[in-house]
Amino acid sequence: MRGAKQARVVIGMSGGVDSAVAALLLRESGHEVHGLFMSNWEDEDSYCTGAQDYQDARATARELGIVLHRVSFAEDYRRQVFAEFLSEYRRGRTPNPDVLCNREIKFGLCQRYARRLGATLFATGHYARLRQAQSGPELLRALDASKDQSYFLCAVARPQFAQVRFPLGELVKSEVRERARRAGLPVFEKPDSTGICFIGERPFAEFLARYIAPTPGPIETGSGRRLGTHRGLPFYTLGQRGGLEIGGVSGGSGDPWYVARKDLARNALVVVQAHERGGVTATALRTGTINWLDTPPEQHIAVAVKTRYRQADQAATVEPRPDGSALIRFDTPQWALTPGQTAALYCGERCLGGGVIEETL
RNA sequence: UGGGGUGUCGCCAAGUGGUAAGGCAGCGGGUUUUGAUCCCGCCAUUCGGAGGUUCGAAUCCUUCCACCCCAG
Repeated sequence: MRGAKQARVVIGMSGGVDSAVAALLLRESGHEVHGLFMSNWEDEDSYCTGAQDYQDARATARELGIVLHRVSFAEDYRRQVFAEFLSEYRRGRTPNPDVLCNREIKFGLCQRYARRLGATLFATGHYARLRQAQSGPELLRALDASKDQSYFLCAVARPQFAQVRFPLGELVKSEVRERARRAGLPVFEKPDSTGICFIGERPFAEFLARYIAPTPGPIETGSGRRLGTHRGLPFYTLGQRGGLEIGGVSGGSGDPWYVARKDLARNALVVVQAHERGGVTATALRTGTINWLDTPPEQHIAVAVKTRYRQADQAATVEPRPDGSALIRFDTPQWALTPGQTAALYCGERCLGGGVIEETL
């Protein structure tokens, strides 16, 4: 961060420990730090922690002696993220709204807003690293592999990373909390947040049901034996076990049942039992347009792929196609590759980009 | 209302005289900035009902009830 002494940096502050410590680190390194709190979801129910989070962000900013700005992109979030989220669900797919949110909101609108606040740098509390190379910014995994969030960032357009800082990229979570404690930050013990960012952790099916009408249909085995009734295909995801309410089946193996696929035409949910997991695996997939964080390769290259957040790397080959999409062939069969989820591509520590899974092959 | 069979937790299912396995589902918790997966914990004082035999029964006897099958 040479020569950044006087640079004004705006950091997105959520009211949690991570962004608080990120702000602290930026201040310590001599930047003029401004915090920016975003409230992109406005619900009045008890699951919405926005009000408390804002108070926490304010208390943190006060402790750090930095200015805290506040902005709402609720309208934009609804239009650019949530609408897509619902549309995907209605198609029976399983979207990842946070990947989209990072591209559209945090590293889109919010970053632009930061510039209007006079920032030359934009920062967040993500666990990831950036390296400025000749060809442009490179996104790297966080040093703390267990917290690495590069997966959620793989859809952000490469140029957006040019003036970005991730102060937590080199730290492990325990160090972050320790620094928060030592600095007397009020949120040092605040639990990690989970759930869709901005919308929060809440009973998911109930939440979805507010927007998607139930369309019950049969739950059946691959051979057509009916085992139960589902509440609507959108309410399930591939590989899912819980919530199927399928108990013991006469003649069955006694193993749990998993969602293998969705038969949209017949509105049937097809399930398999553990011993026949082959029914939920595939060895290749086709993506939508790949967001490259590297010079797009001319031909197929060997990569490691994550098809869900926190999933272990899977060896594969990526074959770019003329239309910008890609074909990914895995070295070994993959469990529950799910359309709508994002496939993030890696080469060692480096995230090469990613794309939405369109279909499995 | 003839013959045969079966009735054990929501479901599947062990247990044939010694004081109710296990699995699935469900619930609770852990992990987790996506619904998941995964991990941990909880989950039948009671064996269709009522009597009886026995030191002791889900297991033996009697009887009633329910369901299934075959005959009709």
